[in-house]
Amino acid sequence: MLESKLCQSVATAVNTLYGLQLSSKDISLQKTRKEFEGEFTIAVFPFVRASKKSPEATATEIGQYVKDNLTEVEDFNVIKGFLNFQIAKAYWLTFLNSHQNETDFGFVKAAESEVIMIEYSSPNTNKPLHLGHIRNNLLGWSVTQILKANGKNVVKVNLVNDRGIHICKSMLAWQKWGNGETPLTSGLKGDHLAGKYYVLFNKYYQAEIAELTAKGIEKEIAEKESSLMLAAQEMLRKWEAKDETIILLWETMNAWVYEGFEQTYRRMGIDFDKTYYESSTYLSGKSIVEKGVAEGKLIRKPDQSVWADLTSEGLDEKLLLRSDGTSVYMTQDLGTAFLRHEEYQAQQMIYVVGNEQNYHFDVLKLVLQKLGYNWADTIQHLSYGMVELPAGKMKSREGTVVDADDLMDEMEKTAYDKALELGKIDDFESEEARQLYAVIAMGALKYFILKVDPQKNMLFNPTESIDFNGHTGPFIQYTHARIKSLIKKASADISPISENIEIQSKEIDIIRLLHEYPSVIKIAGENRSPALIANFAFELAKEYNGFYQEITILKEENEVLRNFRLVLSVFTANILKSAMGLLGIDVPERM
RNA sequence: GGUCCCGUAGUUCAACGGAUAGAACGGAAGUUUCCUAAACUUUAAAUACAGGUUCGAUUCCUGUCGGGAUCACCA
Repeated sequence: MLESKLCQSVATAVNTLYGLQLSSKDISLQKTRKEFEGEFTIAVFPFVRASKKSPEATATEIGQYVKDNLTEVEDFNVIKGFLNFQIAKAYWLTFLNSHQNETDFGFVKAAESEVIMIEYSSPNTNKPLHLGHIRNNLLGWSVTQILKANGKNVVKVNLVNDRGIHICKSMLAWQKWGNGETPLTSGLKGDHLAGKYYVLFNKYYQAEIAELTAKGIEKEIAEKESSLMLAAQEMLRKWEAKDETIILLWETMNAWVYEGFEQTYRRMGIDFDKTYYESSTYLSGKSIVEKGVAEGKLIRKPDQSVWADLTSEGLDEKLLLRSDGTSVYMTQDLGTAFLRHEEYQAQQMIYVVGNEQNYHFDVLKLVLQKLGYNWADTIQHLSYGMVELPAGKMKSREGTVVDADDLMDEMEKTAYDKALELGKIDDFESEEARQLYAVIAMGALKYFILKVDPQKNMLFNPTESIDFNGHTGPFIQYTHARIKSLIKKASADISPISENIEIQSKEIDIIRLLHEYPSVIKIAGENRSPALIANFAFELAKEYNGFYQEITILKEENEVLRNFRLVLSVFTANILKSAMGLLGIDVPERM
């Protein structure tokens, strides 16, 4: 690799010139800023203590050494303490010739047998997916693609939270007020139907609490003694006792929900290799906990509830089984982790879960360690920030949740209106047009979400629809489509580049970006950050658009130059498509 | 209150401890007889505050102020 060669050579230079030992890691190589000559830059300030010379003199000596020893370096210049290298044209041309037609340029061939497991989505079956799930799904999916591009063997798993008190609330409400309504009779998607009853439960529950407090009962007590809540808890106990009626109702409603989820996933372009259901993992969790009690690692209190004492780790006691013997979230997660480890022996188990659960994952790992499972530290919480609305966090109780299906509908409608307005689909068949605006709508939505650093909270304003201009998915899609159109019109075959041509600086800028792609994939994998890929793709598209605007390609009369620019264009289109692919975004052939 | 995260142009996002802090949207001014104007060009505009470490700090450390998350027999 050119970059590591440069660092290595600088390290050798510093060693031979000044006797200072350093590894190539100690050298900060960066891209040369636009306003200076050259492609790569090194700051020599750290070496001046050893050289006992001015930064300028030090940089000049190192530059001369590297120029003499690396054929790739054609020349160098020094500005203050910064050493700028100019790379030989021949190097760039060879690079272009050898990779321009690779569709998997920058990808590492899968060679490793070790498994990385990644969990994402993890929906509850009592309500439909919302904007928060969208970020989760897109992140999980994209990180998977990026890890695969890094040669990893990745297994995508979903964990469906299909049991618990929240599901019972939907079930109870449907039982009481549903009149036998089904997705078929109501015309509602199954997940939306279940969600409707969850909302209904809360409505009546609040009403009951209001009624009780009006009678002078304290709110906290009212919440616990509400007949609806008691009935939901009773239902959960019956469920764990495998009561036939309850199980049947549960299976029926869950089946509706799964059908709805499946549609949403398909539309989002998301899938899984394996789906776990908490209903079949929580028992494993319970038995792990019981085993822990028997071994004296966990505490059973007089009321029969079970706790993990984490005070010596600086945390509190954590409940693992309720006094009535039913399990909690943590119990389920212990069981799921255990089963997964048994099944895959994964080297790493990545959980894509919001940062509101940071504490939960700290506890999960500590409890597993306490129980003696040394694979606890294979668990990594890929903690991502919340999607916030202008008014703050989404609250289902306040009805401010942005529904995933609704949002995708709106995006498509906007894409359609926009395409119509611009006259973009006038000569499209109706089916092709429909596909186009679906692709653009999803491109805009996915890019909007993925361009933000996963760890950071992000803001979504529902009243301003997501843009299609500027730093957006459609901008990159458009750049790709324009190149494709060029290539169609270039009737002659595109051949390897001969070496005697002038390269303009705008062209070098593009080549340098293309050259950087493999290391972007690597760093994005290490950081689990699709945002790095997204920002790279934008930079490349922007750079190409400037080139396209300013430099003639098809109408260039010099055949050799024309060919060179077409090669550059084809390569760029390939990388744009590849990078967007890592984000789960399609790029159209024309738009 | 304890713990954790975050404060960058009007707004939404960038910036392995490196040069004059980059983009996009919005604002102002332009570009189409020419490869797709969902594009391009020019322009105004920002590191919350106070210290410290460093040749060099938006980045690391401490404190202040502001915002968020979490600390459930919820998930």
